[in-house]
Amino acid sequence: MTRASFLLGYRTMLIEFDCSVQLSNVVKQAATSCEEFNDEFDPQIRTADPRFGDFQANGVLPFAKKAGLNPRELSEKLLKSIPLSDYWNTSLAGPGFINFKLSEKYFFEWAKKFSDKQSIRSAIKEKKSKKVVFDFSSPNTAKQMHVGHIRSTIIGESLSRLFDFFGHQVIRDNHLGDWGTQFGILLLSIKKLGVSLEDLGADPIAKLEELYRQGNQLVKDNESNLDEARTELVKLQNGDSENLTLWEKIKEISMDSFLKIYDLLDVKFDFSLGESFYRDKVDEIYAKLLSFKICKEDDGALVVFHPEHKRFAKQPFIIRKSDGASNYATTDLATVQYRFEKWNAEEIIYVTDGRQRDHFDQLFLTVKKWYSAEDISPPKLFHVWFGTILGDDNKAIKTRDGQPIKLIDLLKEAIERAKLLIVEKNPSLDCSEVEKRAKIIGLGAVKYADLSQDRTLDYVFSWDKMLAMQGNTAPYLQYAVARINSIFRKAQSQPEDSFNIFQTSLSESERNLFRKLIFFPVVLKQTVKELKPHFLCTYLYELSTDFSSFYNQNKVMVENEKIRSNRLLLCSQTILFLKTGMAILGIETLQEM
RNA sequence: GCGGGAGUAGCUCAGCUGGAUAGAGCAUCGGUCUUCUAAACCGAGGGUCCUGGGUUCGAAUCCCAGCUUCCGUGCCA
Repeated sequence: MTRASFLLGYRTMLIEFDCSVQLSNVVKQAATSCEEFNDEFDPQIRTADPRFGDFQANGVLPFAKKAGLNPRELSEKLLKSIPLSDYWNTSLAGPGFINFKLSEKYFFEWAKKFSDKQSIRSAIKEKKSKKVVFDFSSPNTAKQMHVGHIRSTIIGESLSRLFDFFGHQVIRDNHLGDWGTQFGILLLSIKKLGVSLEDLGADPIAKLEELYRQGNQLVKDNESNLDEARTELVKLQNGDSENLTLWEKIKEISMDSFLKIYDLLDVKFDFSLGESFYRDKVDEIYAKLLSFKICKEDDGALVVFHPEHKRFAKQPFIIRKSDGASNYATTDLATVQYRFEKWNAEEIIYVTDGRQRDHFDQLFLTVKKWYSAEDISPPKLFHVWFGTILGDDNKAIKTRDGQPIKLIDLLKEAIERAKLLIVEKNPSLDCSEVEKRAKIIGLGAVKYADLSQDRTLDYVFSWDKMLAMQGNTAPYLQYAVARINSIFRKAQSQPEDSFNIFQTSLSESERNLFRKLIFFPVVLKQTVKELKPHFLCTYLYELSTDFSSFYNQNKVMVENEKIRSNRLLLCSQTILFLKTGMAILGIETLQEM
């Protein structure tokens, strides 16, 4: 084939959303015409250092090593087989990197093609949609949600949104801790103190917590009270109607308080099947695991060992306690079965604290053996774990008197702090507008602070840092969006409007912004693959800084129609990606700040 | 004891799973508003990537050993 015909082919080639996929195909195609390469060759397209280009293919080096060839010579040969294109320039560098520098033609055509919501959604959509259950938030009933629940709730919601964006079928299931031993003490307390659950005052969940504390005291004070608490629990578990009614009421009060928080955070669940839902399904689990000889009795408890595992050969997975009661291991097994059989879940993603890693490793191993014995392939199970939120003292965050911080208080404080900043900058703004913005900015800051750091690490909680306008924060991103909105107000148009494009030469900051926009799909894929929202956050922050540079150096609303139109296109795509990305993070944006 | 995280600028963190001269923000110092929001932007200084070995064209990233620190480790979740 001649170079001319190659070129012809490229003119008709469709531009893909993910440029790295496109380049990978180009390089692979070129490799087929070089006899040295075979199917194992992976071009390894990566984003490049701006000094060298926009993307680079690293794959020749490891391939040459394996084949015992000179990498530089092999790259030269491959490069010659890559057809000329007016979409990019290629160059060879170093020991054998192939660099791609995208042309202005490519930038403009790409931006034009992916300038609206529908086009990017359909471009990113996975061909095979999966049914994925997200198990997150999962607070215990009869207690208020505290700061310890925030990460699961925010990360779980964000990942759910991300999967939804990729076109998967997402089921959000709040696996409530509603069947624990806490109910014995609570029921005792309610009965001893003669409290009516219908009349707990303005803050019923706080009252329940107090009753629990009082119950604990009763149990400590008097041995017979402890026995009574146990009796109440057994009565509940055996279906005593009075206790069940109380338990239902407690659950209702708890859900009301959770919903207030979920409303604030804009989190919605498809199901809230707690541990209690599985209480009549655990016997079947015992029977099955016993029949498959996966579990055995040990010290009176029913346990699973994994002899092939260095640690779980000795460390048991206890599925039935020696007193005959089930625990969370049992309900988690029953839950896998239910989600698989009733919902046809293909994947289940658990979002919990990293301290539960052993539990989930053991659960996953047990499920694997169980389903293997049934000769069925189980759903894929993933544990998305996260670190601890630390206070100033680098220890798990607590109030001054050592109590866990109530989540509702934390969220309210975020809103209050945001309010102060808004009023400081806009003293004449009316109250309702201040309220509205404070909610968006304050809650956005809290969410972003959590999502923007690698979830597997502990992080230090800092109001000043998360609400700052400089650096990797939600308000900084929201400010960029507000400035773009401001430009469109002046232009008397909308970001969604269609803009004519005129291929012009680009200033440095314009080019940088285009380049960053091109990376959006690459980052989305990385985020969903690693289940780490901070990749997306880092990208959105960089996109915002590149926009800010552009904004300061290039006036959009200029006389020259071509330049104006092109810059509006850039603004339009920037705000589209920012808003899309932030929506995945669960963060709202504003017209004005 | 065993197992698992973490250790990168004074501080808080990134670093695309082995790529080119390790990057941001804060803090410090200096500059930019008659302009679409200066809540911003531009620039400067700041590094034994915990230590020591190893693997190779190439290591913050992989393997081994050690140090510091956090967490888990039989009836809580």
